[in-house]
Amino acid sequence: MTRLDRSSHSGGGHAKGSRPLNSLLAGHRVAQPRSAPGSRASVQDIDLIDILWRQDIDLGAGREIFDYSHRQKEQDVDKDLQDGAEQDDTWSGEGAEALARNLLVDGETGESFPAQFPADISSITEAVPSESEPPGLQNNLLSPLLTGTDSPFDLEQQWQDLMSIMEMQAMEVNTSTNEILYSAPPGDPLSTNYSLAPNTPINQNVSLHQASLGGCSQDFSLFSPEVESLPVASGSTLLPLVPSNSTSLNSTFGSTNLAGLFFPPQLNGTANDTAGPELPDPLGGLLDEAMLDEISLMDLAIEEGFNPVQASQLEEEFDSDSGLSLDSSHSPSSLSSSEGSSSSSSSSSSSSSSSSSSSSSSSSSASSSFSEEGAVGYSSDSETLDLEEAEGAVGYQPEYSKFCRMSYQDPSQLSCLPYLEHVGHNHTYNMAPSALDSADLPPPSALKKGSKEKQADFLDKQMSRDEHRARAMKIPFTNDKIINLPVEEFNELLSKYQLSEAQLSLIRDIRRRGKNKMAAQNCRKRKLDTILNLERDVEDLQRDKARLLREKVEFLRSLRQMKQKVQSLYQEVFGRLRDENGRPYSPSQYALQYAGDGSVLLIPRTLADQQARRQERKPKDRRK
DNA sequence: CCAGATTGTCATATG
DNA sequence: ATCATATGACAATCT
Repeated sequence: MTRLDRSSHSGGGHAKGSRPLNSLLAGHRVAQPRSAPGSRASVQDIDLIDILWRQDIDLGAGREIFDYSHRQKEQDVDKDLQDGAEQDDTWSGEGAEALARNLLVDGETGESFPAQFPADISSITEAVPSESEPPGLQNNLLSPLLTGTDSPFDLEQQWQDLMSIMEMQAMEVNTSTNEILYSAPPGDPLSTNYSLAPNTPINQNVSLHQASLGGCSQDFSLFSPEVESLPVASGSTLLPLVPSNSTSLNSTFGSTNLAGLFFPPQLNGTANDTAGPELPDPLGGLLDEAMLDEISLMDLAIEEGFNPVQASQLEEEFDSDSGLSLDSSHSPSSLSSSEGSSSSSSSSSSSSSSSSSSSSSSSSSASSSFSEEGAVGYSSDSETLDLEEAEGAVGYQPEYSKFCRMSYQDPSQLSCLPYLEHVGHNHTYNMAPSALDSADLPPPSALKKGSKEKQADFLDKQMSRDEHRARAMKIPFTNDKIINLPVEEFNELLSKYQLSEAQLSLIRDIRRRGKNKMAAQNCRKRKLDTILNLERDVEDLQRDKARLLREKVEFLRSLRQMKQKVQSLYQEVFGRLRDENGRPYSPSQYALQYAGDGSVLLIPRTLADQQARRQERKPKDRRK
């Protein structure tokens, strides 16, 4: 069987090669056996087999352990080959199966990833708009001030405006107010701002000396009856003056026209001349609506996010939703473990790859210690895998299993240490199949299907392809050495023995192929790593996106609250203003306007509207 | 038996 | 220029 298989196998190998022709053309291995795809190969194989037989007969079994190539009797040869094949099979098979067991679920599930990602993303994106939308509603409700909120930029600007306003107020406001303002937990500036309840003494404190800009500030102390008289004067002066001042201020500072903001044209028109009491109503209604709308939207989407804890929950939700589902199996583990700092995925990838390569080199030496020819490549891979496993225990594997079940990984993973060594050895090339077989086979067989042996037989062919050739050619050293020795040592080794040209060429081919095999494995592994890292990057980005969205919502909410505060303050102040006659100003006719320097002016409504329009246009246009 | 996955090999590019 | 490695592509094999 084996002979036939072998011969056929070798033939098959050549067959692969439509290439052999190429290889022949290519060069250095010209004369070599495999070169002749056709008839020659079969003849050679036969010869080789004969040689092997003789070789095996000659050689004692005892040497098998040490020198794989030399030992092996005929029967043993076949058996060994089979065993080796089996072991190899067991090797790959076991590893694969074991991995499969552990990983199968993940791996299979993992495949769905790609599909999931889009879904997740879409979900997120959907979520975003919904969240972002509230601002629009706000706009409607809250009037000009709020208008810009939709776009982040607008929000930021408005926010800055509000902040500046608030700061200015805070600056000027009495300490009492400040206390109130900052009495709130230090955590969020926003929260502190919130603390500003409509009730806040600001009214009193505000002592509109702010309004004083024109010099009326002092007069403006709303509360003092006396003030009225003064204000009147000042106010009268102001009013006429206002235009010039306001314009200048606006142009220079871009002062916000509170009146315009809080009193939409409609309201203005409808607003009664009568005093303050009426003011609150329209505003209050607006506020309520705004509040309701915003709250409803905001709360639905994000309210949870507001609290840190809830925010975390949100994150989880986002994560779970966001394509992470694919990870659900693997991501958590992988992320948690290996990803401690997921942010540096790219770096990690590079590092991992580098580590793998480095490890491979080191591993090769180690492997060599175990088994001469040892699966350098495999061992390296296995080790690297181990490392990776160590990092991302469960998480990582699934993906790996998914991508490369059979590959090197499996052995490593399976590897309880003992297994690894054996497996690695067996798998690679030499290791004594017999010993290994006894030990290794049982577990694998138990684990594996019954077909294992058969596969082993078949695998036998593949396994030793080059080994068989080496044996056939009576090459005195192991393939492992051929493949893994440094150039110098390799040359020394060659020089030590008197080798025929055919042997030399075969050795060179074995070395070249072996190295390339390892290189291919590494390359594939690297590819997988890259993919995994990219997946992680995607996850990280999704997470960041979710976080940013939450933050955005929080900012929107805080902004909304700030606007409400400002509104209430405006109402308070405006409602307390009295003209020289002691009567309240009509909101339809007058409005308060903030100047860039922090002063507050009482200006005619028409003017305020104009200014408000000017300011509003740009932002709105900007929006859409 | 087919389809997909895995693996080895070759040719070539790159360092 | 030579060698080692990386990688795409192909084919064989396995599942």
